This record gives sequence, structure tokens and C-alpha cells, in this order.
Amino acid sequence: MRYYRFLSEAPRRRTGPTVTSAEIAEALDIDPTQVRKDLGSIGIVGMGRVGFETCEVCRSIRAALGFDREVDAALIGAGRLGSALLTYDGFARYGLDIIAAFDNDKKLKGRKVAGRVVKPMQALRPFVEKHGVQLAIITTPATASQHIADRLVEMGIKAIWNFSPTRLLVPAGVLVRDEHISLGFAEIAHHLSYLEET
Amino acid sequence: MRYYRFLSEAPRRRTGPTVTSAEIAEALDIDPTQVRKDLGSIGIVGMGRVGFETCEVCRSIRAALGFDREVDAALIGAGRLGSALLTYDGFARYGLDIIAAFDNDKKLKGRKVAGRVVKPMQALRPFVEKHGVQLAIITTPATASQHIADRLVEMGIKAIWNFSPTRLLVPAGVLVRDEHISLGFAEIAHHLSYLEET
DNA sequence: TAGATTGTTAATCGATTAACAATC
DNA sequence: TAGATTGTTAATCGATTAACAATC
Repeated sequence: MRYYRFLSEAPRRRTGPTVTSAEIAEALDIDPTQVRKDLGSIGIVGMGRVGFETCEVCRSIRAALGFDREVDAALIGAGRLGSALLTYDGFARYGLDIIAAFDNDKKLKGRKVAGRVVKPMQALRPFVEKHGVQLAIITTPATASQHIADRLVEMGIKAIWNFSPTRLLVPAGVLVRDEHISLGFAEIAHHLSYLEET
Repeated sequence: MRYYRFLSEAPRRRTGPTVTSAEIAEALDIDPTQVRKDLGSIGIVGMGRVGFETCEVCRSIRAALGFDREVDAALIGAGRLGSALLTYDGFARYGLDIIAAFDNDKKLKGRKVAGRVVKPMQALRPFVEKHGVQLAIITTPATASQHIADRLVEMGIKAIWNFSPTRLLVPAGVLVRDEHISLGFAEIAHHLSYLEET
């Protein structure tokens, strides 16, 4: 993933069409050997003397990471965080398309957020089944999220991206990615209290 | 951090006042020896026969993670994501207090979000200096964030929690924690395309 | 050809796991 | 005392780094 970020920015750096393992390693602060190993593991072969062809590597990484195909997602919870995700246009780069938003809040009903109408929760099941939605993004309050997750699993969802501050329990085979912002704060708190000491 | 989440939920599980390394290991799916090592490394000693005293361990971990002291933060960018962070009340648990929000958008000026007035950017420097703010949370568009980061560093900020989709460059000594949501999606995309294959 | 960069094998390092005497 | 659980040392495992012949 870090490779992808670095390489997709390559055109902007106006470097040539190739990149060496040493350059990548330098930029990402890792060992050149490591880079060659990683690239090799997803079937990318470099050329002696010149290195790797940037574009080709990019494509291969996209494929390896699964960014090369469209993923349609349903967003559950159209509050502030949900709206922020809907509005964010950076997901397209990774093949993620949030095709619908659902929320039970009467105030939001029928309102448009980032061009998408917020649908009532009753519409969720038919929608998921009709469009074969595989990914659900949950931004509901912690109290509601487990219940919603259970329903989503019933509907046959394959993955849940959980932004609510709870750990969700789901049967094996369904992927849950918990996005706990508080976790990031741990690093900061640690750093700051460390500064304090010295 | 995972220990902390687990242990702080202990009261809800209504287990006794102590917990064994085996129990923690089981719940977190790691090796019991690892647990004992980790706890030992922050100076926590357990008792033979009964294990560790839950409350005491919790306190020690809080201290080790730096959650035991208040951190005052300034939020830059009061858009959807910024508002979501302002509204989120879970930060208090970790000692984080967002004491002010700043945004240049005229529409937001003077508006209240989660009880805090949004201040204009000009007010940032005096505010940071007056209150000795150490942490800034950036939720501005990618184009603006580096410029803002530079200014914040000048003002003597110690850490930046970056929610804008760019990598920020700062001098050594200033901590930047990048919160790239797209990164989380990589895992999901990978899982889904893996399912596809089989 | 000469030189730079790769792919890969071998060596090092650190982290995880196993084993067990010491402790409550 | 007997039994469970700890702290710690030793052994294993995997991942990172170093070295170098093969390649363009």
C-alpha cells in the first residue's frame, strides 16, 4: 500500500519512466532488498541496469491490492461522519463507490448528501439484494451498530467497514475492518506525555 | 492499546477483580507469555495463583499510554469531518479535549458546532500561544494542509493529527500522525477481490 | 564491454513461543 | 500443602539485512 501511494505520485515528481528499488527504499525508509522481495512476491520482475517500470508496477500493485475493480458500498448512518465519507471524492481512485446512504433519522429522510438521496433503513435489504452490495460502511452510534451488522450479515454482505466505536461480532467469512480513530490518538498521547517527561 | 480496550470493558463483563494472562491472551488472540512480558515492561507485576488486578493494570496502562493527562487540541477545518470529530464524545475517555475549531469559510464563521464557536483562521496563532496548545487536528482539504502545518510548526505545536489525504512534511521533533482512511480500504478491497477469485 | 541493478541465497537480528522453577 | 499462575531463561520461528553472481 505504501508502495502504491509512492508510485502513483511518481508522475508528479517528473522522474523518468523507471524507478529503482534503491529509490523506493530511500523514499519509504526501508531496505532495498525488501522492496525487491515484495515486488517479486506479486510477480513483478525488474530489469537489470534500469530498475522497474513505474507504470507497470503501479498497475500490478493496483491489481494485487484489489483496487482494479469497482466495489459498490452502502453507507449506513448519514450523520456527520457519514456525510464526510459520502462527500470525500478520493475513494474513486481506489475503486470504491458509495452507491447509497441509509439512515433512520426522519430529519435526513429524502435529503441529499453529496448528490445521493438518503434512504430509510427499510429500503436497505431490498437494495442490498437487488444490487448485490458486498460492502457496508457503518457510521451509526455504537449502540445500533451490532444490530445493524447482524442484519447485514443476514443479507449476505461480505465485508463491513466499521467507523462506529465498537468492536463488531460477525461470523467467520465476513470481514470487519474496525476504524477506531481513538487508536490513532494513542500514539499522539504517548508522544506528548513523553515530551513532558524530558 | 488493545489491552486497554479489553480491560476497560472488564467491568461490563462482570468478571472478578482480577484477570489472568491466559484470559487476556485468549480474548486478544495472542500468546499468554506475550501478555506477561508486555505488562511486565511497563512495571506491572502480577500475583501468582490469581493473576493481575484489573483496575490497577488499567490505571498503569492509562499512564503508559499517556491517557492520564488532559490534552488540549485545536481543530483546523470545521467541515463535515471536522464537525464529526467535534461532535464525537468518545475522546474525553482518552483525555483529549478539542477546545477550539478554526475555519476560513465565511459560512461557518461564528456558527456553533457541538457547542464550540468556529473561529476564523486569523485567531489561530493568538489562541495557540495563549493556551499553549500542543496538538492540532487538521481536516482541511489536501491543498491547504501543508501550508497550515507549516504555520502550526512555527507556532510551536508539538503534534499534528492529520486527517487530510496528504503526507505532511514537518521538521523532526514534531509528530505527525496521518489518518488515511483509504488505507483501511486496502484491506477490504484485498479481501473482496480474494473472494472473487475463489 | 563496463557498470548498475536485479533476484536469490546465506547470515543476522528481533520477536514470538515453549519450558519451568519461583511464588502466592 | 497443593495447585494455579507468574516472571524469566532458552529455543524457535520469521522477518530483515547483507552479500554476490546473474542480467540487461
